[in-house]
Amino acid sequence: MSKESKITLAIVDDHPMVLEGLKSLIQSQENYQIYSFTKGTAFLDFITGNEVDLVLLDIVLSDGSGLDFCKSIKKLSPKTIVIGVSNQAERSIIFQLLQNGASGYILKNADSQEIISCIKEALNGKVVLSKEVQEIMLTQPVYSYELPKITKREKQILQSIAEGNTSAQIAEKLFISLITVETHRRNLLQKFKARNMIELVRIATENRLM
Amino acid sequence: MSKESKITLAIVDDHPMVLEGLKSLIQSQENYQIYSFTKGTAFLDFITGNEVDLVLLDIVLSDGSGLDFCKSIKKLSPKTIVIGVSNQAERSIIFQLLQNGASGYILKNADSQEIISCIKEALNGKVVLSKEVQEIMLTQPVYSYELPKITKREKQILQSIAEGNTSAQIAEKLFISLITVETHRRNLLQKFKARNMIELVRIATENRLM
DNA sequence: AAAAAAATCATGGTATATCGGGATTGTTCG
DNA sequence: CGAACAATCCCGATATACCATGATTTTTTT
Repeated sequence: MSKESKITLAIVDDHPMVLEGLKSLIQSQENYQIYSFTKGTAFLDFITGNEVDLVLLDIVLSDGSGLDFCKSIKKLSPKTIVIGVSNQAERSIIFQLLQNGASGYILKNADSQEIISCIKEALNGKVVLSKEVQEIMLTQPVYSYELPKITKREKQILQSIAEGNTSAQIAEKLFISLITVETHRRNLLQKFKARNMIELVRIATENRLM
Repeated sequence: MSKESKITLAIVDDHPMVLEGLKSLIQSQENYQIYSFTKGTAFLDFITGNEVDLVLLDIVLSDGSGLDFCKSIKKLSPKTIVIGVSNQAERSIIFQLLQNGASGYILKNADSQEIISCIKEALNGKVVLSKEVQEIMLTQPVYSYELPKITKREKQILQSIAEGNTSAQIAEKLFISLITVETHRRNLLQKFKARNMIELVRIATENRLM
């Protein structure tokens, strides 16, 4: 496909300076047709009526999670190759993104060569991870092979705990018994094998479960 | 000074794509002499032997805090104007940066016009905040006008707590009495007026006190 | 060297969280 | 329709955190 027509590439990031940087980095080395978006929803609209070969998708967007956008993109346009872009690299986030159909994950501190080569390899159907991401995947300890699933109520309570509320305050706010709140706490601690709520909140935050 | 010689501008950011983006955004509109760095220490070396009119300084750098670098820069070269660049805007961080001698703070989601106008105004001696930063300064609730100061030992203990350790575990690790650890906890809670350690860890994290 | 701040340890008490077992309703889904 | 799951509630016990107050020693600052 690279011989017949120009490759179409999209960048979705809500930081204009990152957008501009990626555009300039890529254009300086390759001749692609580049579209850029600052909103995930704007890109979803675009892809409904246009073909895009590859998209560099920021994971943290103002109008939603990149994880969800990735899923939507692959649904609307399965051929489009998605590469996640982010400045953090948490093992589980990367897994989640790949499970949602992405072909790669690069960190914002990757240099230009890395970015270019990742794009090229992804276009050739490979799964690409930037250097540092690879290291993290190898070295970061595996908390649990599968992240525990969390119910609606548990999520709600966990959020409230993370804000600093005590069980009693939460019970009052949610109109349930103190005992119920404590049961949820106990279940959460067990699910995550955490020693206490501080550790639990940390794990949940790192994995964006709240 | 703008008439005689080119204005010298530096960008310090450990994300090549942000670096490139800023450079390209600025160069497309103004004719400055631009130097870029991915390490704060590299820039400190540079400024020891060179004059720089203005520096765009990322607050989160791999080799140290932008807050500290700002202080060092103003010490080595008081004339150099420092503008903080970051993707988060916590009230207290902005205050801290300004107290360390910075002339402005812009968010990474600022658009090109905003960036350019901020740079120009800062060069004219003004204190500049990008739009969204201004809003945050106005709307974000003021936890405490001055952030409590935290001692070495307290910081150490707070970090250990944030990892999920109990007081007993911390006492053992630091070879001090359980009672001492609990005293530190109590002092920390009082200083920050926090209800419990979960809230305290949240506040400390938001303000990069660990 | 004196004053201030930081780090240490202490007593005794209250509150909250954590643990280990149940049990009862709904809801959801194969 | 049952079987899993979610959400709710309960008892009794222990562990840990939090509160009030105070004191000694070491370190830092003036």
